[in-house]
Amino acid sequence: MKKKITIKTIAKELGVSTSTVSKALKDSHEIGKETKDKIQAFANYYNYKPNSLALQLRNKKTKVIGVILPKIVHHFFSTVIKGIEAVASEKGYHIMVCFSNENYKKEVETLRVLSNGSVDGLIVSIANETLENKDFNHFFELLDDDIPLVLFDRVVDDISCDKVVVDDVGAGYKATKYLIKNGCKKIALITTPNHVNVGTLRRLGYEKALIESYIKTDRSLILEINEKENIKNQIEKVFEQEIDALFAVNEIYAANSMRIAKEKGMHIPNDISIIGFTDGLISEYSSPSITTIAQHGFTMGKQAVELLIERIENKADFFTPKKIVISSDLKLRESTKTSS
Amino acid sequence: MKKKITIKTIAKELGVSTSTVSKALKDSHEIGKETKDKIQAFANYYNYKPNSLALQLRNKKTKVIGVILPKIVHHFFSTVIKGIEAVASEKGYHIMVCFSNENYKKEVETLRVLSNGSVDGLIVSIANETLENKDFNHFFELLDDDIPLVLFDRVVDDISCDKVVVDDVGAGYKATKYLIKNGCKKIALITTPNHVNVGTLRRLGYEKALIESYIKTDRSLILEINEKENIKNQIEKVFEQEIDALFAVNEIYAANSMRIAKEKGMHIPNDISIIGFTDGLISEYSSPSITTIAQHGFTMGKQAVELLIERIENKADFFTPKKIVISSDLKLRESTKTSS
DNA sequence: CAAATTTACGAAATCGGTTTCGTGTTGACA
DNA sequence: TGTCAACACGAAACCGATTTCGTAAATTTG
Repeated sequence: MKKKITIKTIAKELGVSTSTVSKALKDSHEIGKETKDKIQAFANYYNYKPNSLALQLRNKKTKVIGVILPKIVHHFFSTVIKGIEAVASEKGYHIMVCFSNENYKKEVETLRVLSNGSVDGLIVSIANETLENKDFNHFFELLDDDIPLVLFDRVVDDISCDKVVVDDVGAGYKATKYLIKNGCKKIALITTPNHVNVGTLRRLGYEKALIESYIKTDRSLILEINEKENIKNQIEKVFEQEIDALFAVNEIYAANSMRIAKEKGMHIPNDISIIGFTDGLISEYSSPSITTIAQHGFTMGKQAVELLIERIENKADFFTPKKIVISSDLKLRESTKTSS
Repeated sequence: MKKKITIKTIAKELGVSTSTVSKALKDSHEIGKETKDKIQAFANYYNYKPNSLALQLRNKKTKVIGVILPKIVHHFFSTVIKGIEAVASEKGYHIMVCFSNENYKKEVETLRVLSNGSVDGLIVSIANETLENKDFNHFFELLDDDIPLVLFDRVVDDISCDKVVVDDVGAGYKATKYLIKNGCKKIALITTPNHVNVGTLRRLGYEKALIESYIKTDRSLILEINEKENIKNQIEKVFEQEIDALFAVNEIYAANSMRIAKEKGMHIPNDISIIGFTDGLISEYSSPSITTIAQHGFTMGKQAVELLIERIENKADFFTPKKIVISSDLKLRESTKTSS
């Protein structure tokens, strides 16, 4: 096992002091040409790399951004990571990715560990369980410690920090409005339980569109999925009623719905129009392909990390939290009919 | 801006030495009960957390594992990450995720940066470009520096380190054999260019199965996709010939193929059987759902990180690289017919 | 030629911890 | 009452770098 080469070993080997070595490697004018050449040649030959831990400790910055996500095997979140990494690496940062697995305890624990100096800042999307029991003390502590924080997608107002969200209300509205415009009247909504606020917001948009068109909101057309049970079975209940359209707040719900519709012999989009959320591969490759709300995860990730780096590198700035709202687009495909 | 609280501040505030504080916080028997209580209460009150950089520097270990992937928005790779993270976090490690974007230069750069002490070891799946130009010096340097390394999925024999791979030959064989068994004769293969070795291996399995059944390999039935051009257009050429089955080395190729088959009015699986690779969401939710080779990414990730941690924590061990081969399964779904 | 300035380098502090070793005080025991 | 162990704590080295400051020798200047 080769011992790693440090400034100290170089110094000893060459009979100079560590300060001289350090300066020589930075091409300081303080060091004479001969000595400099000698040191640089030596360092180069032995492939010397400064220990980054030592530098981080001294500079009090790690150039690492912590990212905590509820899950990873998920098109939207992996797209966000891609966006984060793109900008981060361009600006000389690395990312440390952790997962809460939608679990409150793991989120608290991860936050605690990462806030001990190993990262310069954090980008987080809150776990469902945390949203459910509304305990955000771990975030407050983070802010107390003055650690830059950016929340995205699943955010809560009480936490005073920068945020990046999609225009969920607008998205729900856009989707529903489109369905109505094309002649749909009985529009089912497949959503998440109320504590997941993105679901709630999308639902608000849905209701807003209905109200605007004087369609009474039919409670029985709205289904809140319990993720712990079989999803398909739950959705099937909605199909017991007469519906001519369906808006699902994510891709999986949409795909399941489509499958059920097909099994029931319904023709898509003639008998029923379907709109999903998250522009993932399922929507793109299923047949018929599914019209969806594109969330622009890549953009969200980029924006989030830009906000964060700004905070990190410019802490003097007075703290007035920013909130960036990314507008979402309706991506028309084959699962929706057009009235024209 | 609150100043962070360190051992030094505690010591000063309480009129003791830093050594005393350090020991008191570790409940050392050397420190008297009163002093201990006082210090612990103080530290607790001010929510003291030891700076991890300082510890890492002293202990010469970071408890961080670097992971370098060719891409992230990809079912297989995100599943692997999930597996890595699961075991890592259970064993007290964190993961630092970086991407090469299939790019040689970025891979070299990332490897260089991560090998300066910021991680205890690395898990890597090699970029396509690197495989293409066969320049692995950056990996050799890593080994020279005695940094534990585990390669997975996209590996090369020349690099002497632990590896985790799927049984690609066996998988290709299994899929092809299954098609033959069920009466298919003209089996197309949609694969990657030859430098991507997993593609090559799967192709070997394909050819082996054909030979075993005395079917002559028809060069015109094999298509190497050029990822820089439109995938669908390329696949369409294969359909100009008469085929009754198709084996694609990934999900995207399979989904595209299915779409083309449908557009040509072929019925699946009666007119043509299709088998894909990677058991992702597309295969599961498309209709008909696609029979695929399940790669068990989660298991691969777990195995990789287990190998790595073993190396990290037990460096004395003589270096005899291990290679774990994960056997893949054929997951039967609707896109393949059965002869029965 | 003496004084002032440059040049070229080293000593030591610092970042925030841990750990070894030493030492003053106490109490027990012969 | 002298000796020795146990106790409780502090000084200082260390991890691997950077950086400020000091200084001897060489060079320039008056």
